Amino acid sequence: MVVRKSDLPFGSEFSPSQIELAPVLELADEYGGDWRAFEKAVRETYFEGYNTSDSNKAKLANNTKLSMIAYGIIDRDANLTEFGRKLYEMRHNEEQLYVAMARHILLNLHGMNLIQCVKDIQAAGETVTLIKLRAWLDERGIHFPRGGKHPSIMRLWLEKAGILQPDSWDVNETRLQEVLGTSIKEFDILSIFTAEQRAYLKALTNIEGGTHLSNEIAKLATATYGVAFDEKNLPKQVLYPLQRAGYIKLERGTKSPGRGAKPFYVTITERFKADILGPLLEQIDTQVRSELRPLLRKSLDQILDELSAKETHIRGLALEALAFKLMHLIDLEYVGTRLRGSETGGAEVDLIFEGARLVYSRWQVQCKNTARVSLDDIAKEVGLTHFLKTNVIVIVTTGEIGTKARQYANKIMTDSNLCIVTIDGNDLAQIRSKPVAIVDVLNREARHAMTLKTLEI
DNA sequence: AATCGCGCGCAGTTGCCTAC
DNA sequence: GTAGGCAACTGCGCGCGATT
Repeated sequence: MVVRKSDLPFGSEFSPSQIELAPVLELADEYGGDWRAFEKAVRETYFEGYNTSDSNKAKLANNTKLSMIAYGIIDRDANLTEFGRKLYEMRHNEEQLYVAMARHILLNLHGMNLIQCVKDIQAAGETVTLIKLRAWLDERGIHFPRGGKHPSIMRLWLEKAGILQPDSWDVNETRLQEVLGTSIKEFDILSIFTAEQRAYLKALTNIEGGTHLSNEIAKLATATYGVAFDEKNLPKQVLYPLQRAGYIKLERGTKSPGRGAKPFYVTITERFKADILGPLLEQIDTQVRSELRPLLRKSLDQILDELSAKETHIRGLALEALAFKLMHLIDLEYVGTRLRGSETGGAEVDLIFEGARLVYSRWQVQCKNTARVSLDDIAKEVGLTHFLKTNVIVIVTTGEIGTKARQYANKIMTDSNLCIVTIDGNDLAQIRSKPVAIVDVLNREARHAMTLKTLEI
């Protein structure tokens, strides 16, 4: 196994309660270029009085150095980095210093990802612990080593800037807005954007402000980030959504729409300063399935409402979130998405889940946002079971299941060891008012399957 | 010229302790 | 019971000089 590098900065012996920022910055300024001298100075300043061996005192100072490197304050030779120099210059103003540190953590060290994850945990009604943070962050593709206290040190620094309440993970949103000029809400909006939309925005932040031709930005985004755009649908898939969210302004290239329309003129709005928007987008890129996170925080009720959203992208996400919510209710683990809602105009998704309780099982969940599920729809899913090695098919629809479709499902269940669970619009309405109703629905389906599968011995 | 071995720097792991 | 400070340990990989 390859040891994976931590996504969050190493922070041992860099806690604001162990060292003080201004003095270590001064030490780095004084001994920069000679890390041995720097470590020695740190050791003498902070760890000499410790009741431990000399080698361990050295190790503690060494950890301080490593942490400062991880936080981007100094380089390998203990020279102040550009950011470190900036901090150094403001070292006499404690308030300013802590704010700069917090901004750096939030923008460049996955701070916003951390905060968003904390919000998710809290929204789920659970308390934030290091163990839970590791699990939830890991699920998002953000890793820190087991037993590590990386988030704790980040928390302590953010607390110094007033962004987190003392000794807690409660976010002071007003302060966050003040320090960063943005909010969790904004970050959520960015998270929901598609990879194409984010790449487009990033490309826009990379060039000087002003007005540009929309297709040239698309080219730039492709060249820089390797994201392919559907050129025919650039406005529909990228430009309009970004405009609606207030990030760009659009102007028609040609006065009267007609033949040979020119591309749009695009201008980035002042909604964000480019120096903030870029890092935030970069951070979101490291997250796995970032688009789903904000939706998953919503209630089942709200998700069902989103199913009738105007934008197909949102409808597709809501459908996926619905599958997540339902399957999480019965403690199944997400494995992957086979077919995205965004590819089907928000009409259907296919997700795979696994359950490891008592017996291992793999579930194939198909969610449909259409009036009717037909025999063909189920037949298609059955055909996939071989390929996907699933034992359970779940068909969720906001509409109804056709009679022929039901009969077909029954036949398959009688003849094979497959289980087909159907949840229709009526069931969803029940689950909406009372989420545990899903257990009733599943029990009903299980009984149904059992009667069909009676063995004749 | 190739490779070997060693020390070193680094990152992670584990466990203990105390304060809250 | 958890966080976080403190301590000690493990293991990896790289660079470098010694060795073949």
